Amino acid sequence: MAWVRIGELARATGTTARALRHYEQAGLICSQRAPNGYRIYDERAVARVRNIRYLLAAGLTLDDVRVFLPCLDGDVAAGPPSDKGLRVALERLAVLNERIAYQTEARDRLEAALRQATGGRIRPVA
Amino acid sequence: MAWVRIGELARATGTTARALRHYEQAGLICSQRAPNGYRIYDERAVARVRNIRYLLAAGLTLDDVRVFLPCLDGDVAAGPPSDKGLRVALERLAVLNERIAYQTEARDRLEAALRQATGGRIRPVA
DNA sequence: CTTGACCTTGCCGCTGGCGGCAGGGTTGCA
DNA sequence: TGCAACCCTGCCGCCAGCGGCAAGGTCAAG
Repeated sequence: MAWVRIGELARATGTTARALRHYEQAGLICSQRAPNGYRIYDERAVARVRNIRYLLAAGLTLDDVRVFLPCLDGDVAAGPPSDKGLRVALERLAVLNERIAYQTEARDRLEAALRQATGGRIRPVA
Repeated sequence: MAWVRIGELARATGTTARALRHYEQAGLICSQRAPNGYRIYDERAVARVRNIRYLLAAGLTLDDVRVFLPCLDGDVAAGPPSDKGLRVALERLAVLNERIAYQTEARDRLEAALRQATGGRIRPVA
């Protein structure tokens, strides 16, 4: 079993030691400790952290990701996506859609205001 | 000239006294003071605050809005949308578009992951 | 022995737009 | 007279995901 320390894990996953400690504090990853107190990780941690980052990049929050913990190691038992995970993902998908819709609306308003502005002065409201 | 106090202005614009003080501190609105120290506003403030809220709702920041100050009262001199205002608005529009694109991408990823998940276990990264 | 790279915990800062509270003063009205 | 509604300033909190720093411990190379 090859163990890596936090810096190496950070480099391997394209993140920072600070972020990894943050994930640990959030309960997303766990670490063994070397006799000197250093955090050490086995190589499955790499995939795990990549999965976490993937989910974060997909718009989930750390809180959301927590629900996916059982599947985060991806290849072992894990079982099907855990139902609860699916539900959370769907909810989050809805939130994302809502947020996108809202911002798109806002963008359209700004665009409209700009269009008006090119033919007079800005009249957002009146 | 009818003067209103902050509470009334808040009600008239659908916001809060706290927010109005915040706008003032950000340099977006200004107020006269009554002899007792209370803020008082003339009725143009209503349109001004509505304009501010409109721009905020359109995705601008308080900082952005500051550039539009000369046009915020909308009917007097003001002149054309001030070039600088246009540029800022365009930049902000770009930022909004970028943000929307990013989130849409994220949403699509999440959707894709979910689709995969329904036919196996979640394999975000591998 | 010393340097320097790495690690530890812990805490504050940041962005944005306020909310909320403390601890006061000022009105209007019964 | 007293209350309730309004106003003031000033400061901390919040959300999220860390960044950055302080103040220290550890270890290998030179």
